[in-house]
Amino acid sequence: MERKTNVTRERLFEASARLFQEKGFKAASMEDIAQALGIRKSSIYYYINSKEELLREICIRTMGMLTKAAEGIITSVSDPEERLKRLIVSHVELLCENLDLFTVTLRELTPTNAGPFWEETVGLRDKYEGLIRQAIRDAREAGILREMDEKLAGFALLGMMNWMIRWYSPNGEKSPRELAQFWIELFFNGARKGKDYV
Amino acid sequence: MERKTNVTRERLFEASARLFQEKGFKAASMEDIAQALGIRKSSIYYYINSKEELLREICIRTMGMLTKAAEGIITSVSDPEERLKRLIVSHVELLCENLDLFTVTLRELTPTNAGPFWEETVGLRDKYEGLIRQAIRDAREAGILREMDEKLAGFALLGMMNWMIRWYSPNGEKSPRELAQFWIELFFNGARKGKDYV
DNA sequence: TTGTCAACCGATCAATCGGTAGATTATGAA
DNA sequence: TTCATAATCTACCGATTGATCGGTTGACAA
Repeated sequence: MERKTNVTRERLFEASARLFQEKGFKAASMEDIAQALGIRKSSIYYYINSKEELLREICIRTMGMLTKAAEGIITSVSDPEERLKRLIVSHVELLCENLDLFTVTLRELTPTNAGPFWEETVGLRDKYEGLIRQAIRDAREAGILREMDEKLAGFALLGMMNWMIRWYSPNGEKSPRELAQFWIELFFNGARKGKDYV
Repeated sequence: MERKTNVTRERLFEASARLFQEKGFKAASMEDIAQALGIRKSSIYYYINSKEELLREICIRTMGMLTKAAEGIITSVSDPEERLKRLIVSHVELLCENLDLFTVTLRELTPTNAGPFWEETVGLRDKYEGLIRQAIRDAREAGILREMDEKLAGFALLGMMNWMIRWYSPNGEKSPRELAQFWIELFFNGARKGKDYV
């Protein structure tokens, strides 16, 4: 028999992510979250020990999704160009399908908000960014990309993609795949005329 | 004779921007700001009427700098390609030289934090983004850029540049000009090998 | 029917917050 | 020196916050 705990626990993290996204981590109160769940705020502490723990779980889940998907692609796709493209698609799709989680993680994960688990979460972030950078380096060493600082190239890629939390809407015209394809063409070939082949 | 007011007023906005950047708008208290200035927190209200007003001033200054610089470039540079490149350099340099202001504006300006002045500030943001988009459109119509969604291209450009608040340090190896040049080459020509001319 | 424990509640607390009111001091002009 | 006022202070308030604790409810197993 499935205990009710796990169901409510999931609803708790969903509601937290939504409210942290809407109001910010500090401005969203435990009372807000409790009301969204239809319980009293004291009941929340049956599931977690502190407000920080909610943010921690959200950030760890986000990084976990990204890293797991990336590792799967890296081990299964041998062609460096295709691998990098797949990583971009993966990142964009996960972001679009988990907009609240990504928004909170990318905007609210700061030393002040994170407190004791800052190092832990920032470590996960650096690990994932390292995977992206390595994929860029592989593509360059395979002769696909020109000589360039892969750290900066990675920042450019992450910037394009992560900035989507500022404007992406599921109701928009373009699908996540189409948006990913746009970033891919722009990153590989640029915007200049006479270069539009992928 | 210059009254002390204006000097302290400037120090107030500087300290606010620094603390909002460090702790976030909600987490940074008026007491924190007062201590940074060496005065009591009640004295702050001699200069402003509310905490929100501090955020408003920071955001308006940021948008004002960007828009003013952009308008100057647009009216003085006629070549569409050169104009777009100059806009990128301008944006990057302003961001790097006013890291606190930009970080607070890009991260803390939300409907919840802004409250009554949300529409005002978001209007300024949209106005500036409109200038960038128009510059992209001009370059495309001049035959410099290929057919593409200038809204998405604008988001890509703004994403690359604005994401810098997450990693740029004045102590880094690259200068703001060099970083701007990197974005320019990447945006125009892409990262693929055999395309590295600007 | 009874005992157990998951799940939730009511009441409360200490701390912190943004903001106000009125008194006080510092400063430059007359 | 006097006076206006710029600039800052002390003291305080009401509201909200995250968190604690002991009690209550209800379903299921024995």
